[in-house]
Amino acid sequence: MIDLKVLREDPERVRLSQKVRGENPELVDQLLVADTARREAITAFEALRAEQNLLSKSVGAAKGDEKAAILEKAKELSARVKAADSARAEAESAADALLLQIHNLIDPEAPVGGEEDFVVLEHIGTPRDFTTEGFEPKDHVEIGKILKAIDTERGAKVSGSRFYYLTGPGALLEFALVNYAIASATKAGFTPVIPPVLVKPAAMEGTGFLGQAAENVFHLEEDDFYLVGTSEVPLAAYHMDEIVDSLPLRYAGYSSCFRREAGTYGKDTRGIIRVHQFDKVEMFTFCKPEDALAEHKRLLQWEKDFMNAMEIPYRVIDVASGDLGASAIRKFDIEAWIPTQNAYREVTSTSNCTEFQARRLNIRYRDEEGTKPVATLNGTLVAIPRMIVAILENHQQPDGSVRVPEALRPFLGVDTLLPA
RNA sequence: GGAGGGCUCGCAUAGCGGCCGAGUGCACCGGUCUUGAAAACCGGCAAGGGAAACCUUCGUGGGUUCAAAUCCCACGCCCUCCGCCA
Repeated sequence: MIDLKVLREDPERVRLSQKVRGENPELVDQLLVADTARREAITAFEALRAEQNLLSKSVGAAKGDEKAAILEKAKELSARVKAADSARAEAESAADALLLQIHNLIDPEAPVGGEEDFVVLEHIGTPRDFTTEGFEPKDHVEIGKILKAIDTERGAKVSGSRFYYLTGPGALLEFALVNYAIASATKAGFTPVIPPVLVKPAAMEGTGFLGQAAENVFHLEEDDFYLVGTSEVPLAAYHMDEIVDSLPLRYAGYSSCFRREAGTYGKDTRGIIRVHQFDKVEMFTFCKPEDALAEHKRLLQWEKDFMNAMEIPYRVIDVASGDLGASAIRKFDIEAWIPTQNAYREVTSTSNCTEFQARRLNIRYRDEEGTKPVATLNGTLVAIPRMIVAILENHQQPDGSVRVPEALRPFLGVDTLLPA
């Protein structure tokens, strides 16, 4: 959630942020009204409660007629306290409901606009020229078949569309990517974590995934669990309701991720670019708010380091305001070159969520002035299927074999993946 | 799935319906002492809102009462034992 102080002191800033996100700016004024009502209700309740406490205390000392009179008065007061209390509770939940709907305040540096309005920050590496090399690149589905690494038919047979099996070299590729990712994250000071992937509503809500993104999360109705779409959720909630005492805290979570992909019918139906279940290594940082900007740059750099190690051409984009998640004030995506699509496609993403998630999850740190919400940031180190796509397509050879990037060889044990 | 036990300020514990927002020990912070440290002693030390008075919070939600950490109900979580199982 956003800082109520900002809302009270500079509502225009919040309205503007809502506007460039394509979210409802009227919420701001509704919340201002609700906030005032809430504070009035609290004051009214507290005055009555103080009176009641005082009167109650005098009961013990009084006796006889005097006592009877006090009890009578106290009884009547008790009813009024009860009424004021429920009015207060109502006003509070009304204000909270509105507050939870307002998204984090966009970084003014972020490009304004929708999905298409991103800004390209840089290009790294050069896409291969297959024409010069004299052969037509195969797509990852085809190479996956040749190597017996990816089986989408059986995935569909068993689980439906957007499911797949990684087999043989495909499965080994996942292990190698994960091990390389965890090894480099550990070296950079991250604590490796394997988190739960079923979480309670509070964790989902706290990370901001139950608003507009709700349609994309799997929910287990019977047990009221959510399947996480990213380990960002359990990692953020890891320190829920805590006052942490040493910052920054950096975690590298390895987990399965589940996405309903609602509203993407017909998009990326071939292959494993867009799937319901995949594994991912995610970086997650808790830091002081004043360090968030620098940390965001660091996360992006670690993502780039990984891409560089995989020897894949890519570009970095600054995602536009309308395309950010509710929690993020700014987001950078790395898009890998996919030869058969003749396009750059998102493979990793890093977001600065400032104190937005920490306020909802009640995660604070202490300094000289008191306790304050921490900042949280996240970034993908490697999302397995998309990285496999990028590797297979970019490093393929005419016979369908695939050159293994240098950095991965120690983890995979071979320097080429050969047709099965 | 069955049977018990428990959830109080970082940890461990004490708490008769009003004198309890709550005692004690450990940890932590500051000080005295010391060449330095330890020990000892003194002081401080839960969180949130509020300028303050004051208000809220003893797992969560309800109830009884003028008044609930304390009584009643429901739920959640944890632990132990039995059964089943990766």
